[in-house]
Amino acid sequence: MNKQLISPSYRPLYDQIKVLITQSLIGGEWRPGEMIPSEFELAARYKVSQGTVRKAIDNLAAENILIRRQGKGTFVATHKADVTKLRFLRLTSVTGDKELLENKFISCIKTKADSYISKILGVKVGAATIEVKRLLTFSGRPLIYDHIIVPAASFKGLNGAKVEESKGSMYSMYESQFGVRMIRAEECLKAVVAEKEVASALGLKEGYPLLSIERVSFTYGDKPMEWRLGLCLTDDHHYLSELE
Amino acid sequence: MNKQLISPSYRPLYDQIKVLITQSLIGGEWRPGEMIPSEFELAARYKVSQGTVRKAIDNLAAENILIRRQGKGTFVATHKADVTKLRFLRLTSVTGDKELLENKFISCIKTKADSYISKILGVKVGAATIEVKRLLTFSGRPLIYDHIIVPAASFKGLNGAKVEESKGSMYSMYESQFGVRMIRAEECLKAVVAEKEVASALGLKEGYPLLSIERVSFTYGDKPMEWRLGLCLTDDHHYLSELE
DNA sequence: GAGTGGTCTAGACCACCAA
DNA sequence: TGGTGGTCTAGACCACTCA
Repeated sequence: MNKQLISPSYRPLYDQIKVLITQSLIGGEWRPGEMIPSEFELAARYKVSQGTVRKAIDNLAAENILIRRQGKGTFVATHKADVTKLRFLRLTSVTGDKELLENKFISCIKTKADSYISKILGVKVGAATIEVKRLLTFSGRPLIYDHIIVPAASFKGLNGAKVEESKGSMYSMYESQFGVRMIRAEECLKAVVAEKEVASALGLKEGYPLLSIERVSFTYGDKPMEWRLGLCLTDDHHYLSELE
Repeated sequence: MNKQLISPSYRPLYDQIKVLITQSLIGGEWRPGEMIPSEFELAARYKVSQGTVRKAIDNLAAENILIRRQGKGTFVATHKADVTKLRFLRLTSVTGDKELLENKFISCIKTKADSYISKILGVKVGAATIEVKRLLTFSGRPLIYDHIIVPAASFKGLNGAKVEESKGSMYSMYESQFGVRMIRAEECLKAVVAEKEVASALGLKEGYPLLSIERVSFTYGDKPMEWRLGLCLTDDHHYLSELE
Protein backbone atom coordinates (compact mmCIF):
# COMPACT_ATOMS: atom_id res chain seq x y z
CA MET A 1 0.00 0.00 0.00
CA ASN A 2 1.30 3.42 -0.89
CA LYS A 3 0.71 5.95 1.86
CA GLN A 4 1.67 8.91 -0.27
CA LEU A 5 -0.84 11.65 0.40
CA ILE A 6 -2.20 13.88 -2.31
CA SER A 7 0.38 16.63 -2.19
CA PRO A 8 0.80 19.69 -4.38
CA SER A 9 4.56 19.53 -3.87
CA TYR A 10 5.70 15.94 -3.79
CA ARG A 11 7.57 14.91 -0.67
CA PRO A 12 8.76 11.35 -0.04
CA LEU A 13 7.29 9.61 2.97
CA TYR A 14 10.70 9.08 4.56
CA ASP A 15 11.28 12.84 4.39
CA GLN A 16 8.05 13.42 6.27
CA ILE A 17 9.10 10.84 8.86
CA LYS A 18 12.43 12.60 9.13
CA VAL A 19 10.63 15.85 9.94
CA LEU A 20 8.53 14.10 12.58
CA ILE A 21 11.61 12.63 14.22
CA THR A 22 13.35 16.01 14.11
CA GLN A 23 10.35 17.58 15.80
CA SER A 24 10.56 15.05 18.61
CA LEU A 25 14.23 15.96 18.97
CA ILE A 26 13.43 19.67 19.11
CA GLY A 27 10.60 19.01 21.56
CA GLY A 28 13.01 17.14 23.78
CA GLU A 29 11.11 13.85 23.70
CA TRP A 30 14.47 12.14 23.25
CA ARG A 31 17.41 14.00 24.74
CA PRO A 32 21.08 13.98 23.68
CA GLY A 33 22.72 10.67 24.48
CA GLU A 34 19.41 8.83 24.91
CA MET A 35 18.23 5.95 22.80
CA ILE A 36 15.27 6.50 20.53
CA PRO A 37 12.61 3.79 19.94
CA SER A 38 13.51 0.91 17.66
CA GLU A 39 12.81 1.06 13.95
CA PHE A 40 9.84 -1.25 14.31
CA GLU A 41 8.31 0.78 17.12
CA LEU A 42 8.64 3.97 15.09
CA ALA A 43 7.24 2.22 12.04
CA ALA A 44 4.16 1.24 14.04
CA ARG A 45 3.83 4.73 15.49
CA TYR A 46 3.99 6.48 12.14
CA LYS A 47 2.07 3.76 10.34
CA VAL A 48 4.72 3.08 7.73
CA SER A 49 7.03 0.16 7.06
CA GLN A 50 10.26 -0.37 8.94
CA GLY A 51 12.22 0.23 5.72
CA THR A 52 10.82 3.73 5.42
CA VAL A 53 11.71 4.63 9.00
CA ARG A 54 15.10 3.16 8.30
CA LYS A 55 15.71 5.52 5.40
CA ALA A 56 14.68 8.52 7.49
CA ILE A 57 17.07 7.47 10.25
CA ASP A 58 19.80 6.82 7.66
CA ASN A 59 19.56 10.43 6.57
CA LEU A 60 19.64 11.77 10.12
CA ALA A 61 22.60 9.54 10.90
CA ALA A 62 24.42 10.84 7.82
CA GLU A 63 23.98 14.35 9.23
CA ASN A 64 25.39 13.25 12.58
CA ILE A 65 22.11 14.01 14.28
CA LEU A 66 21.52 10.39 15.26
CA ILE A 67 24.07 7.66 15.92
CA ARG A 68 23.34 4.04 15.06
CA ARG A 69 24.93 1.24 17.03
CA GLN A 70 24.35 -2.24 15.76
CA GLY A 71 22.91 -4.52 18.36
CA LYS A 72 22.24 -1.66 20.79
CA GLY A 73 19.97 0.90 19.25
CA THR A 74 19.86 4.37 17.72
CA PHE A 75 20.94 7.28 19.89
CA VAL A 76 20.63 11.05 19.85
CA ALA A 77 24.06 12.47 19.07
CA THR A 78 25.72 14.51 21.78
CA HIS A 79 28.80 16.66 22.19
CA LYS A 80 29.48 15.04 25.55
CA ALA A 81 31.17 11.89 24.33
CA ASP A 82 34.94 12.06 24.28
CA VAL A 83 35.21 11.25 20.61
CA THR A 84 32.87 14.00 19.56
CA LYS A 85 33.88 16.52 22.18
CA LEU A 86 35.62 18.85 19.77
CA ARG A 87 33.82 17.73 16.66
CA PHE A 88 33.94 21.11 14.98
CA LEU A 89 37.59 21.76 15.74
CA ARG A 90 39.55 21.05 12.58
CA LEU A 91 42.81 22.37 13.89
CA THR A 92 45.34 19.63 14.49
CA SER A 93 48.95 19.52 15.47
CA VAL A 94 51.37 19.22 12.56
CA THR A 95 53.43 16.73 14.51
CA GLY A 96 50.43 14.66 15.47
CA ASP A 97 51.05 15.19 19.16
CA LYS A 98 48.23 14.39 21.49
CA GLU A 99 46.23 17.51 22.09
CA LEU A 100 46.33 19.03 25.53
CA LEU A 101 43.94 21.89 25.04
CA GLU A 102 43.23 24.20 27.92
CA ASN A 103 40.67 26.92 28.24
CA LYS A 104 41.65 30.33 29.62
CA PHE A 105 38.64 32.47 30.32
CA ILE A 106 39.03 36.14 29.49
CA SER A 107 35.63 37.82 29.71
CA CYS A 108 31.88 37.39 29.51
CA ILE A 109 29.72 40.45 29.14
CA LYS A 110 26.21 41.41 28.10
CA THR A 111 26.01 43.21 24.78
CA LYS A 112 23.49 44.13 22.12
CA ALA A 113 23.37 42.79 18.59
CA ASP A 114 24.67 45.14 15.95
CA SER A 115 23.29 44.89 12.43
CA TYR A 116 25.88 42.33 11.36
CA ILE A 117 25.25 39.98 14.27
CA SER A 118 21.49 40.46 14.10
CA LYS A 119 21.52 39.32 10.50
CA ILE A 120 23.63 36.28 11.24
CA LEU A 121 21.80 35.14 14.38
CA GLY A 122 18.38 36.07 13.09
CA VAL A 123 17.58 38.43 15.97
CA LYS A 124 16.57 42.09 16.03
CA VAL A 125 19.18 44.81 16.02
CA GLY A 126 19.77 45.71 19.64
CA ALA A 127 18.58 42.34 20.95
CA ALA A 128 20.40 41.13 24.04
CA THR A 129 23.46 39.00 23.37
CA ILE A 130 26.21 37.52 25.44
CA GLU A 131 29.80 37.97 24.40
CA VAL A 132 32.54 35.63 25.55
CA LYS A 133 36.25 35.91 24.99
CA ARG A 134 38.64 33.16 25.81
CA LEU A 135 42.03 31.78 24.97
CA LEU A 136 42.71 28.17 24.07
CA THR A 137 46.20 26.97 24.83
CA PHE A 138 48.01 23.91 23.57
CA SER A 139 50.56 22.42 25.94
CA GLY A 140 50.69 25.78 27.69
CA ARG A 141 51.26 27.83 24.54
CA PRO A 142 48.50 30.15 23.28
CA LEU A 143 46.82 28.76 20.19
CA ILE A 144 43.42 30.31 19.58
CA TYR A 145 41.90 33.61 20.62
CA ASP A 146 38.14 33.11 20.54
CA HIS A 147 35.44 35.74 20.39
CA ILE A 148 31.96 34.26 20.79
CA ILE A 149 28.50 35.82 20.59
CA VAL A 150 25.22 34.05 21.39
CA PRO A 151 21.65 35.33 21.74
CA ALA A 152 20.87 35.94 25.41
CA ALA A 153 17.29 34.70 25.00
CA SER A 154 18.44 31.13 24.45
CA PHE A 155 21.25 31.20 26.99
CA LYS A 156 19.75 32.85 30.07
CA GLY A 157 22.22 32.71 32.93
CA LEU A 158 25.32 32.08 30.85
CA ASN A 159 28.25 33.61 32.69
CA GLY A 160 31.97 33.43 33.15
CA ALA A 161 31.74 30.66 35.74
CA LYS A 162 29.92 28.39 33.33
CA VAL A 163 32.46 29.11 30.60
CA GLU A 164 35.29 28.23 32.95
CA GLU A 165 33.57 25.04 34.04
CA SER A 166 33.11 24.03 30.42
CA LYS A 167 36.82 23.15 30.19
CA GLY A 168 36.91 24.27 26.60
CA SER A 169 33.92 22.45 25.19
CA MET A 170 31.33 25.17 24.87
CA TYR A 171 29.02 22.89 22.87
CA SER A 172 28.92 20.29 25.59
CA MET A 173 28.06 23.06 28.04
CA TYR A 174 25.34 24.53 25.79
CA GLU A 175 23.80 21.09 25.66
CA SER A 176 23.81 20.22 29.34
CA GLN A 177 23.08 23.71 30.66
CA PHE A 178 20.74 25.11 28.04
CA GLY A 179 19.48 22.16 26.04
CA VAL A 180 20.85 23.67 22.85
CA ARG A 181 22.53 21.15 20.61
CA MET A 182 24.56 22.27 17.60
CA ILE A 183 24.32 20.02 14.61
CA ARG A 184 26.12 21.92 11.91
CA ALA A 185 28.46 24.82 11.35
CA GLU A 186 29.75 26.96 8.52
CA GLU A 187 33.20 28.49 8.57
CA CYS A 188 34.84 31.24 6.55
CA LEU A 189 38.62 31.29 6.65
CA LYS A 190 41.02 34.12 5.93
CA ALA A 191 44.61 34.99 6.58
CA VAL A 192 44.95 38.12 8.67
CA VAL A 193 47.56 39.81 10.83
CA ALA A 194 47.39 40.06 14.60
CA GLU A 195 46.02 43.30 15.95
CA LYS A 196 47.03 44.79 19.26
CA GLU A 197 44.57 43.10 21.63
CA VAL A 198 44.91 39.69 20.02
CA ALA A 199 48.67 39.91 19.63
CA SER A 200 49.16 40.56 23.31
CA ALA A 201 46.77 37.76 24.29
CA LEU A 202 48.61 35.30 22.08
CA GLY A 203 52.02 36.65 23.04
CA LEU A 204 52.91 37.78 19.54
CA LYS A 205 54.14 40.88 17.82
CA GLU A 206 51.53 42.95 16.00
CA GLY A 207 51.45 41.98 12.34
CA TYR A 208 52.02 38.28 12.92
CA PRO A 209 49.99 36.14 10.45
CA LEU A 210 46.96 34.39 11.93
CA LEU A 211 44.28 32.14 10.53
CA SER A 212 40.92 33.82 11.01
CA ILE A 213 38.04 31.37 11.36
CA GLU A 214 34.57 32.88 11.41
CA ARG A 215 32.01 30.28 12.36
CA VAL A 216 28.23 30.22 12.56
CA SER A 217 26.73 27.20 14.33
CA PHE A 218 23.24 25.87 13.82
CA THR A 219 20.90 23.88 16.03
CA TYR A 220 17.97 21.67 14.95
CA GLY A 221 16.02 23.13 12.08
CA ASP A 222 19.08 25.03 10.84
CA LYS A 223 18.55 27.80 13.36
CA PRO A 224 21.73 29.88 13.86
CA MET A 225 22.66 29.99 17.54
CA GLU A 226 26.27 31.06 17.82
CA TRP A 227 28.70 33.34 16.06
CA ARG A 228 32.34 32.85 16.67
CA LEU A 229 35.59 34.37 15.48
CA GLY A 230 38.71 32.39 16.22
CA LEU A 231 42.16 33.74 15.52
CA CYS A 232 44.62 30.89 15.35
CA LEU A 233 48.35 30.58 15.42
CA THR A 234 49.24 28.11 12.68
CA ASP A 235 52.95 27.74 13.27
CA ASP A 236 52.59 24.23 14.67
CA HIS A 237 49.01 23.51 13.69
CA HIS A 238 46.98 23.38 10.53
CA TYR A 239 43.34 23.36 9.60
CA LEU A 240 42.21 20.14 7.92
CA SER A 241 39.62 20.11 5.19
CA GLU A 242 38.42 17.11 3.24
CA LEU A 243 36.96 17.69 -0.21
CA GLU A 244 34.75 15.10 -1.85
CA MET B 1 18.10 -16.29 -1.45
CA ASN B 2 21.13 -14.96 0.33
CA LYS B 3 24.18 -14.81 -1.89
CA GLN B 4 26.55 -14.05 0.94
CA LEU B 5 29.64 -16.18 0.40
CA ILE B 6 31.48 -17.86 3.21
CA SER B 7 33.90 -15.12 4.14
CA PRO B 8 36.42 -14.93 6.95
CA SER B 9 35.97 -11.16 7.14
CA TYR B 10 32.35 -10.25 6.58
CA ARG B 11 31.70 -7.86 3.74
CA PRO B 12 28.24 -6.84 2.63
CA LEU B 13 27.25 -7.79 -0.90
CA TYR B 14 26.65 -4.19 -1.91
CA ASP B 15 30.21 -3.37 -0.87
CA GLN B 16 31.50 -6.10 -3.14
CA ILE B 17 29.35 -4.74 -5.96
CA LYS B 18 30.74 -1.30 -5.26
CA VAL B 19 34.26 -2.65 -5.71
CA LEU B 20 33.28 -4.30 -8.98
CA ILE B 21 31.79 -1.07 -10.29
CA THR B 22 34.87 0.86 -9.17
CA GLN B 23 37.08 -1.59 -11.03
CA SER B 24 35.09 -1.02 -14.20
CA LEU B 25 35.62 2.70 -13.70
CA ILE B 26 39.36 2.25 -13.21
CA GLY B 27 39.50 -0.06 -16.21
CA GLY B 28 37.80 2.57 -18.31
CA GLU B 29 34.80 0.46 -19.25
CA TRP B 30 32.65 3.52 -18.54
CA ARG B 31 34.41 6.84 -19.07
CA PRO B 32 33.78 10.20 -17.38
CA GLY B 33 30.50 11.70 -18.53
CA GLU B 34 29.17 8.42 -19.92
CA MET B 35 26.09 6.61 -18.69
CA ILE B 36 26.56 3.30 -16.93
CA PRO B 37 24.11 0.40 -17.41
CA SER B 38 20.77 0.60 -15.64
CA GLU B 39 20.31 -0.81 -12.17
CA PHE B 40 18.45 -3.82 -13.53
CA GLU B 41 21.14 -4.58 -16.10
CA LEU B 42 23.85 -4.44 -13.45
CA ALA B 43 21.74 -6.56 -11.11
CA ALA B 44 21.50 -9.22 -13.82
CA ARG B 45 25.21 -8.99 -14.56
CA TYR B 46 26.27 -9.39 -10.94
CA LYS B 47 23.49 -11.85 -10.13
CA VAL B 48 22.05 -9.82 -7.28
CA SER B 49 18.81 -7.94 -6.81
CA GLN B 50 18.27 -4.43 -8.11
CA GLY B 51 18.07 -3.12 -4.54
CA THR B 52 21.57 -4.29 -3.79
CA VAL B 53 23.01 -2.63 -6.89
CA ARG B 54 21.06 0.44 -5.89
CA LYS B 55 22.77 0.62 -2.51
CA ALA B 56 26.20 0.25 -4.10
CA ILE B 57 25.42 3.07 -6.53
CA ASP B 58 24.00 5.16 -3.67
CA ASN B 59 27.35 4.98 -1.92
CA LEU B 60 29.30 5.87 -5.06
CA ALA B 61 26.93 8.76 -5.72
CA ALA B 62 27.43 10.02 -2.16
CA GLU B 63 31.16 10.13 -2.88
CA ASN B 64 30.55 12.11 -6.08
CA ILE B 65 31.98 9.30 -8.16
CA LEU B 66 28.68 8.66 -9.95
CA ILE B 67 25.85 11.06 -10.68
CA ARG B 68 22.23 9.90 -10.69
CA ARG B 69 19.68 11.62 -12.88
CA GLN B 70 16.12 10.55 -12.46
CA GLY B 71 14.53 9.52 -15.69
CA LYS B 72 17.83 9.54 -17.57
CA GLY B 73 20.31 7.21 -15.97
CA THR B 74 23.44 7.07 -13.83
CA PHE B 75 26.56 8.78 -15.14
CA VAL B 76 30.27 8.76 -14.38
CA ALA B 77 31.12 12.06 -12.71
CA THR B 78 33.41 14.38 -14.61
CA HIS B 79 35.22 17.65 -14.01
CA LYS B 80 34.19 18.85 -17.46
CA ALA B 81 30.68 19.98 -16.64
CA ASP B 82 30.39 23.67 -15.86
CA VAL B 83 28.89 23.13 -12.45
CA THR B 84 31.65 20.85 -11.28
CA LYS B 85 34.48 22.58 -13.09
CA LEU B 86 36.08 23.99 -9.99
CA ARG B 87 34.64 21.50 -7.54
CA PHE B 88 37.62 21.58 -5.21
CA LEU B 89 37.94 25.36 -5.17
CA ARG B 90 36.44 26.56 -1.91
CA LEU B 91 37.53 30.13 -2.29
CA THR B 92 34.64 32.47 -2.97
CA SER B 93 34.24 36.18 -3.28
CA VAL B 94 33.11 37.92 -0.10
CA THR B 95 30.77 40.08 -2.11
CA GLY B 96 29.33 37.16 -4.02
CA ASP B 97 30.42 38.59 -7.36
CA LYS B 98 30.45 36.28 -10.28
CA GLU B 99 33.86 34.73 -10.56
CA LEU B 100 35.97 35.63 -13.56
CA LEU B 101 38.95 33.45 -12.94
CA GLU B 102 41.82 33.53 -15.36
CA ASN B 103 44.84 31.34 -15.56
CA LYS B 104 48.31 32.85 -16.05
CA PHE B 105 50.90 30.25 -16.82
CA ILE B 106 54.28 30.78 -15.19
CA SER B 107 56.38 27.66 -15.66
CA CYS B 108 56.40 23.92 -16.26
CA ILE B 109 59.60 22.01 -15.66
CA LYS B 110 60.79 18.46 -15.09
CA THR B 111 61.96 17.75 -11.57
CA LYS B 112 62.69 14.84 -9.26
CA ALA B 113 60.74 13.89 -6.16
CA ASP B 114 62.38 14.84 -2.89
CA SER B 115 61.68 12.76 0.20
CA TYR B 116 58.64 14.83 1.16
CA ILE B 117 56.97 14.60 -2.25
CA SER B 118 57.88 10.95 -2.65
CA LYS B 119 56.09 10.15 0.57
CA ILE B 120 53.01 12.09 -0.39
CA LEU B 121 52.70 10.84 -3.97
CA GLY B 122 53.81 7.32 -3.15
CA VAL B 123 56.74 7.32 -5.58
CA LYS B 124 60.45 6.68 -5.06
CA VAL B 125 62.78 9.48 -4.03
CA GLY B 126 64.24 10.87 -7.23
CA ALA B 127 61.33 9.67 -9.39
CA ALA B 128 60.51 11.95 -12.29
CA THR B 129 57.92 14.60 -11.51
CA ILE B 130 56.50 17.60 -13.33
CA GLU B 131 56.29 20.92 -11.59
CA VAL B 132 53.87 23.62 -12.68
CA LYS B 133 53.58 27.15 -11.41
CA ARG B 134 50.73 29.41 -12.33
CA LEU B 135 48.81 32.43 -11.19
CA LEU B 136 45.04 32.59 -10.93
CA THR B 137 43.58 36.05 -11.29
CA PHE B 138 40.13 37.28 -10.37
CA SER B 139 38.79 40.13 -12.48
CA GLY B 140 42.36 40.90 -13.45
CA ARG B 141 43.71 40.99 -9.91
CA PRO B 142 46.09 38.27 -8.73
CA LEU B 143 44.40 35.86 -6.33
CA ILE B 144 46.23 32.56 -6.05
CA TYR B 145 49.82 31.57 -6.67
CA ASP B 146 49.78 27.84 -7.36
CA HIS B 147 52.67 25.42 -7.16
CA ILE B 148 51.75 21.98 -8.49
CA ILE B 149 53.67 18.70 -8.59
CA VAL B 150 52.51 15.50 -10.32
CA PRO B 151 54.26 12.20 -11.03
CA ALA B 152 55.64 12.24 -14.58
CA ALA B 153 54.82 8.56 -15.09
CA SER B 154 51.08 9.24 -15.08
CA PHE B 155 51.26 12.51 -17.00
CA LYS B 156 53.62 11.80 -19.90
CA GLY B 157 53.69 14.78 -22.23
CA LEU B 158 52.30 17.32 -19.80
CA ASN B 159 53.78 20.68 -20.74
CA GLY B 160 53.21 24.38 -20.55
CA ALA B 161 51.01 24.46 -23.63
CA LYS B 162 48.59 21.97 -22.11
CA VAL B 163 48.47 23.97 -18.89
CA GLU B 164 47.70 27.14 -20.81
CA GLU B 165 44.99 25.40 -22.82
CA SER B 166 43.39 24.12 -19.63
CA LYS B 167 42.04 27.61 -18.90
CA GLY B 168 42.46 27.09 -15.21
CA SER B 169 40.81 23.74 -14.76
CA MET B 170 43.73 21.37 -14.37
CA TYR B 171 41.43 18.53 -13.33
CA SER B 172 39.40 18.76 -16.49
CA MET B 173 42.67 18.65 -18.45
CA TYR B 174 44.01 15.67 -16.47
CA GLU B 175 40.82 13.84 -17.33
CA SER B 176 40.65 14.52 -21.05
CA GLN B 177 44.39 14.38 -21.74
CA PHE B 178 45.57 11.68 -19.35
CA GLY B 179 42.48 9.80 -18.25
CA VAL B 180 43.19 10.62 -14.63
CA ARG B 181 40.09 11.59 -12.70
CA MET B 182 40.40 13.05 -9.21
CA ILE B 183 37.68 12.02 -6.83
CA ARG B 184 38.81 13.40 -3.51
CA ALA B 185 41.25 15.83 -1.96
CA GLU B 186 42.67 16.70 1.43
CA GLU B 187 43.73 20.20 2.32
CA CYS B 188 45.84 21.64 5.12
CA LEU B 189 45.44 25.36 5.71
CA LYS B 190 47.76 27.79 7.42
CA ALA B 191 48.27 31.52 7.62
CA VAL B 192 51.67 32.56 6.31
CA VAL B 193 53.37 35.69 5.05
CA ALA B 194 54.31 36.31 1.44
CA GLU B 195 57.90 35.54 0.55
CA LYS B 196 59.82 37.33 -2.15
CA GLU B 197 58.92 35.27 -5.23
CA VAL B 198 55.27 34.95 -4.30
CA ALA B 199 54.93 38.56 -3.20
CA SER B 200 56.15 39.84 -6.53
CA ALA B 201 53.92 37.46 -8.47
CA LEU B 202 50.89 38.59 -6.51
CA GLY B 203 51.91 42.23 -6.54
CA LEU B 204 52.28 42.49 -2.76
CA LYS B 205 54.83 43.61 -0.28
CA GLU B 206 56.85 40.88 1.42
CA GLY B 207 55.25 39.98 4.73
CA TYR B 208 51.69 40.33 3.53
CA PRO B 209 49.42 37.65 5.11
CA LEU B 210 48.37 34.83 2.79
CA LEU B 211 46.26 31.73 3.19
CA SER B 212 48.42 28.70 2.44
CA ILE B 213 46.44 25.75 1.09
CA GLU B 214 48.36 22.51 0.73
CA ARG B 215 46.31 19.97 -1.18
CA VAL B 216 46.77 16.32 -2.06
CA SER B 217 44.32 14.95 -4.65
CA PHE B 218 43.39 11.32 -5.07
CA THR B 219 42.15 9.30 -8.02
CA TYR B 220 40.15 6.06 -7.97
CA GLY B 221 41.30 3.69 -5.26
CA ASP B 222 42.54 6.59 -3.13
CA LYS B 223 45.77 6.82 -5.09
CA PRO B 224 47.49 10.21 -4.56
CA MET B 225 48.15 11.87 -7.91
CA GLU B 226 48.80 15.54 -7.30
CA TRP B 227 50.40 17.74 -4.72
CA ARG B 228 49.55 21.39 -4.75
CA LEU B 229 50.42 24.45 -2.70
CA GLY B 230 48.22 27.46 -3.23
CA LEU B 231 48.99 30.81 -1.69
CA CYS B 232 45.88 32.94 -1.64
CA LEU B 233 45.11 36.55 -1.11
CA THR B 234 42.10 36.66 1.20
CA ASP B 235 41.35 40.36 1.24
CA ASP B 236 38.23 39.98 -0.90
CA HIS B 237 37.80 36.22 -0.74
CA HIS B 238 37.36 33.60 1.91
CA TYR B 239 37.65 29.86 2.13
CA LEU B 240 34.34 28.14 2.88
CA SER B 241 34.14 25.06 5.05
CA GLU B 242 31.01 23.23 6.10
CA LEU B 243 31.14 21.16 9.27
CA GLU B 244 28.58 18.45 9.92
C1' DG C 1 18.03 -16.11 23.78
C1' DA C 2 15.84 -11.76 23.07
C1' DG C 3 16.27 -7.43 20.98
C1' DT C 4 18.52 -4.22 18.05
C1' DG C 5 20.35 -2.57 13.75
C1' DG C 6 22.15 -4.39 8.99
C1' DT C 7 21.50 -6.90 4.66
C1' DC C 8 19.03 -8.82 0.84
C1' DT C 9 15.20 -9.92 -1.90
C1' DA C 10 11.00 -9.44 -4.93
C1' DG C 11 7.57 -6.87 -6.52
C1' DA C 12 4.48 -2.85 -6.98
C1' DC C 13 3.96 1.69 -8.09
C1' DC C 14 5.47 6.79 -8.75
C1' DA C 15 8.12 10.69 -10.86
C1' DC C 16 10.90 12.24 -14.50
C1' DC C 17 12.72 12.35 -19.20
C1' DA C 18 12.98 11.66 -24.11
C1' DA C 19 11.36 10.24 -28.42
C1' DT D 1 4.93 5.31 -24.41
C1' DG D 2 8.87 3.06 -22.70
C1' DG D 3 12.88 3.35 -19.92
C1' DT D 4 15.24 5.21 -16.03
C1' DG D 5 15.81 6.25 -11.29
C1' DG D 6 12.98 6.90 -6.76
C1' DT D 7 9.82 5.20 -3.22
C1' DC D 8 7.50 1.90 -0.40
C1' DT D 9 6.38 -2.48 1.32
C1' DA D 10 6.72 -7.16 3.59
C1' DG D 11 9.34 -10.63 4.97
C1' DA D 12 13.52 -13.44 5.69
C1' DC D 13 17.79 -13.86 7.52
C1' DC D 14 22.50 -12.10 9.42
C1' DA D 15 25.56 -9.70 12.84
C1' DC D 16 26.12 -7.55 17.14
C1' DT D 17 25.20 -6.71 22.18
C1' DC D 18 23.85 -7.87 26.61
C1' DA D 19 21.72 -10.23 30.28
